[in-house]
Amino acid sequence: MFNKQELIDFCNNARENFLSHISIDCVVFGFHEGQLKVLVLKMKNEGSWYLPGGFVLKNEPIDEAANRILKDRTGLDEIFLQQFHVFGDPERSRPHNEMYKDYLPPAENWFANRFLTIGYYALVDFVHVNPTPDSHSELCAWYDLADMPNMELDHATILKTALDTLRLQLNYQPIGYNLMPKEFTMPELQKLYETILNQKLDRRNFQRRMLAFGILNRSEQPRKGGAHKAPFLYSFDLDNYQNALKEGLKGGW
Amino acid sequence: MFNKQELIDFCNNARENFLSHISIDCVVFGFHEGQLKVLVLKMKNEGSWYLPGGFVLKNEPIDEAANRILKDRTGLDEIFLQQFHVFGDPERSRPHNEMYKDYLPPAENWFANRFLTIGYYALVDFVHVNPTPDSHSELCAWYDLADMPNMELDHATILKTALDTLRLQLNYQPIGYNLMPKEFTMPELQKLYETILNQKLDRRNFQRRMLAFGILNRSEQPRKGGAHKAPFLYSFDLDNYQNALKEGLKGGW
DNA sequence: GCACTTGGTGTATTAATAACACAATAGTAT
DNA sequence: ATACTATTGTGTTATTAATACACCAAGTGC
Repeated sequence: MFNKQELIDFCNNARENFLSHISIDCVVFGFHEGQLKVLVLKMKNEGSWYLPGGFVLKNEPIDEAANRILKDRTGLDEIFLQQFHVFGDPERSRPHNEMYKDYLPPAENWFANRFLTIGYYALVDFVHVNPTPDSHSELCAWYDLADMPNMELDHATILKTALDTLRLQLNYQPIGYNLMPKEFTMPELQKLYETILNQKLDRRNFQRRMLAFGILNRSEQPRKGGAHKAPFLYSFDLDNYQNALKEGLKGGW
Repeated sequence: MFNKQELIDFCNNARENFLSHISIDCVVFGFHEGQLKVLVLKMKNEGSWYLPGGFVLKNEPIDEAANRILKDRTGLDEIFLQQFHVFGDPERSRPHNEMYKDYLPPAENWFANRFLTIGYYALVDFVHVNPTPDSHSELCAWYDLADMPNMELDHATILKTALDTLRLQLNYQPIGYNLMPKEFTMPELQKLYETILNQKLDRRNFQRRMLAFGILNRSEQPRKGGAHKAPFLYSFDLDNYQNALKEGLKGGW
């Protein structure tokens, strides 16, 4: 990925500015055309795939670090972000530790260190994201959850853990505001839940339950133009939504 | 807490053996005489209070580190331990960063670094714990959750977050095996739940629900000798318990 | 025996979840 | 225009889970 000079510059910069031994990796979920998508990066030359990640500045809160990293990859600010697990096996970064060993001795090679990584997951509105590769990578792109490329290191595990966390959170948190466009139909929202949970839900029961949460506003106008019956448009009631985030919902799927 | 020579020795040892910038803090919950207890340490001289904590060896998985730290404080091995949050505000360890600044310049002073701390909570059987202070502390002792001393740094926040996590987990995990003695009565188990949730539960409904989980075995013999009617003794069915840990329970409190 | 405390069990009520059927609408094909 | 079809909206019933509540049993102290 790096040539020697790039590596030396990167390592000098990293040693000076970042906390050692700590990285952040992000699982960015988007939702588009009925599919749950995940943002991945393709390493230059190597061609291997990674989750977007980075390091923590020496005087930066970790949540801000995650935000900064994702702003670089998506163009978005104020992303819905949640820390979910620390991956701390000393073997986890072993494949990386060997990298560049011909270029730089371990003491100077940032990548020769052991790294704990803090896993964050993010929920974003697909259409607002402008996928942008970082300096190591040649490509930043969405992949269908059902069709992910093989990822390096433990990134597949990180993704799985993020998804498990998201599924659990569905039980006591409203989810959707960050993944859906401003206005959406009930069947679209249902598709999101079905995709996350990977199971079919009953249309009528879903609607009743969702409305009972009291976090949706129904628009005056249905969506015209499509084939078939015009569905109502809904948007989230932000006040009630925020409140539900704090208070939690009851019941589970 | 340390005199100068102790400090120098500690720092030399720490720099050589531990990952920098990372610490682990543990909230150890025990249950005794109807009270939820938390293990705390009292710093030498200073007299301030802390949660048990420590650092991660350079080649040690973080779960093992937490286990090692707790073995030192409790004498127990194979503790039920769960990582629950990383506290990563750069201000969080500020009060410590000033410590010993007259003894050692920042570059050599381990405590002058910024530390992220990984929060773990542990559930242990109170009577098996042998509280043991570490080298910084003069005392290691149980405190009632309702009667905790003021703790340094963000340790009160860490405790609160651990408790919130524990309460949430009650919704989809069996809890008790690690906190209760081998055999216990239903009212005793109920007291545990009531203490964690900080609310009264209905005796009869609690029993029905608990039994419905299918993780309890009722002993042939009731507990004799006490005053009043002899209660049945229960123990956890470990197979079903482990399975429930994996599969999750349904419903919430 | 009698009062009192603690523990065990059952039943009626209410709320939540799951299962299911039919009517309305906007396009498409003829 | 008419029938057809896919899709959305809504209501009703059955099942299951949660809650509230009342009685009986066993041991202690008097």
